[in-house]
Amino acid sequence: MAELTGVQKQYILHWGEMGTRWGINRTVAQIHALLYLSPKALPAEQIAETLSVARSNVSTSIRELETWGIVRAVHVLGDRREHYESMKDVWEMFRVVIEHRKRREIDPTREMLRHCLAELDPKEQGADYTRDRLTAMAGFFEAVTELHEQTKRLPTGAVRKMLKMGMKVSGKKKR
Amino acid sequence: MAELTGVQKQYILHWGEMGTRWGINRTVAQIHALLYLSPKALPAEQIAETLSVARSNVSTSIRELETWGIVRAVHVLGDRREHYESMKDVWEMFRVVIEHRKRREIDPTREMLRHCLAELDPKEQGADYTRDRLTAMAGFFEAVTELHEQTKRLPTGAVRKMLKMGMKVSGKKKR
DNA sequence: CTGTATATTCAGTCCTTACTGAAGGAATGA
DNA sequence: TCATTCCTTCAGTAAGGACTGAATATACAG
Repeated sequence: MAELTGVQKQYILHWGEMGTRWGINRTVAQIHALLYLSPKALPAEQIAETLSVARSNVSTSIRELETWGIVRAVHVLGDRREHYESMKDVWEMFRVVIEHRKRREIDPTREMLRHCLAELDPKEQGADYTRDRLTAMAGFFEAVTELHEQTKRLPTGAVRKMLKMGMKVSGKKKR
Repeated sequence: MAELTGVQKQYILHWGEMGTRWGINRTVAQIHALLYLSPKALPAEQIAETLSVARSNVSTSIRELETWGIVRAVHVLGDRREHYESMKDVWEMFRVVIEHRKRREIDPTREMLRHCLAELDPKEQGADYTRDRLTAMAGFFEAVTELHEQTKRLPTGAVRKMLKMGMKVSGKKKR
């Protein structure tokens, strides 16, 4: 993967754009796309060249991907450099990312909602209405969390299978 | 809701932060939070004052929320101004937003993947590997889309109920 | 220990996006 | 009709985040 093919370019650029829409740094997303498509682990230097970004930028971006747990460093015999490779199982990859984002975004929000409900002074103006809204929102987040817990308990591939089954059971029309 | 209570402030600020993490403009998210908590529809002027942002900023932000379909203008007798109110059903709200984002993000990605697979030249270096990766990714997005179709067909509240049932069936431990 | 190759950190700069305020437009009532 | 109120648009500016390149750290071979 020295030079990118047209298809690879297209995929990487699109993935980068999608990243930005989901609050993910464009370069981080692009690096992930590149590694996902690469049959071999790549050294940082090569990533930087291929994507035309600074070596240092690759360094920090890779770190982020490692934090998420979807990229890891591997070593190649006779090469001092770290080579980076992406997780290749798409379902597992999204599971891991969702897990990560849940911890950083859903959980703090549940926390905030609980805190708000606890702190809500019944005497203040419109407290009942506020409580109702907060409770409804909290209910939603609790349900999402519960759903997440359930799917987490299932063995890998079970979700995939369930979905396929569901597709057969209720999939009368194809549009 | 002339002056915000402590709880309201907290909710609005948190929601704004969460928004930014999901690629949603902070002010847009804050306005939504404000309207969600408000028992009455609010005129733009009041929103601007309450959140300390420019009136014009409110105008564009409201437009965005209207585009998503989770905020709408209503009219109050004897008042020329538009008053804005948020959808209050949390589940429906997220359903609508997810629908919207799917159209703008998931669908184009499926499109891109299909296009890449079609365009992939079997003769070029590593085409088989690339095809495998693209196919795997495409499979995931197709499955997500199918799941979305299924839940869309269900009547409102069904997802909620299913989730509650699921929680009882498999929810042995509470953590 | 020295020299070389690689990786990381960080201050400064660049780029994108958000925001403001002024100007213009639309609707209403006198 | 004009005056008033509200809403939208847009050019310019501000703020925030991303990126670079130089400096520094680390690891290894000789």
